Amino acid sequence: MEKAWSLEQNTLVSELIQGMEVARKLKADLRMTPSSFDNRDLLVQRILSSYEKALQILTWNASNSKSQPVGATTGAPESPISVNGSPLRDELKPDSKKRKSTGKWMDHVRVSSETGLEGPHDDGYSWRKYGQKDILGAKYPRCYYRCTYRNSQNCWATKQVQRSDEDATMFDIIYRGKHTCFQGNNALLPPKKPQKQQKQKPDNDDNHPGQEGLSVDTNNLGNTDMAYPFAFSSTSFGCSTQENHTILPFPRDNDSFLCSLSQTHPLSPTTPELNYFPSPSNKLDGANNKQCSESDITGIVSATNSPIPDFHFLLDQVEIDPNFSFDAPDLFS
DNA sequence: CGCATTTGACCGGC
DNA sequence: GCCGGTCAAATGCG
Repeated sequence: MEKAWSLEQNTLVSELIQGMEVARKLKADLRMTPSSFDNRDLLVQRILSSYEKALQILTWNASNSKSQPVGATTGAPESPISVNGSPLRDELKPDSKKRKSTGKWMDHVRVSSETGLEGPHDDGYSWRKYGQKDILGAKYPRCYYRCTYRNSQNCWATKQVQRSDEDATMFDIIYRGKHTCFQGNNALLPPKKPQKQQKQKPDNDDNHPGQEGLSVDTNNLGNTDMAYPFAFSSTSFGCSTQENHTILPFPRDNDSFLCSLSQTHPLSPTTPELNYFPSPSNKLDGANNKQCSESDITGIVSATNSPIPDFHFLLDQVEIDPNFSFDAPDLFS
């Protein structure tokens, strides 16, 4: 809930802020007698646009909220996760082929590749495919990936990618475990670009989730923690480190970051899926995210379908009060 | 040659 | 016994 800052939420905040800003400008403008009519009209239009988008976000989230992921446990994470630590590791422990009950520590993400590109969506991490399975009732097989650095850095993060039956351009991605590898810890590092990821798939047919485009839809993000990554620090969305915010995964500047989310980023090394979010989460811990760790992260992001068309545009324009805190719990309760 | 993907087999839970 | 998740040998690619 609160902790999870979905992209939408951030967008919503941005919209509201923008509306506020524009309203202020209009107010100032009105004081100045000679202001041009066009200018006022423009400002009014922007205000309306901002509120409209904010409403769209709200309504959209509401409608999607139900589809939220499963597994995710929102609540109680029973597994304390310490990154290095351990308890959690048991659950993920690979050695046993046994899978533990599914359920916890999952991060569910939905990505769509409207471009149809196949590029695998990268989330910034390097993944190695270790299996593929036809799932009962599913039209497309499910692909299993684990962190490339599993052995070298003892990173047990894994993810499952499944193409949606209804919409072949959509992929449901479930992340399990958090990255304890260097890339994960720094999650935000520029993704290295392992070539591998990209290769994910040659065949379009099924498995490959590749998509690239990612706009993020955060639909349901609600619960998830994944949103953190979006904890932008005010002015510079993202990249900063102010307070307890996390650094965005993308080293790029705001625009780039946004673009990558909203449109396909050419390289998007990572997927839009925000996968990384999970990891970054740790960093946020300071606050209340601790639990996010692998354990219960659940978030959904969808790429192309973002309800918000020009989301990045908004963000760019908005000047956010430097003191404004997106974290404010009350913003969205 | 090293690393990633493919794919059938294996294993455990239900 | 079925199903889903993982392993590991075979294969491919750079």
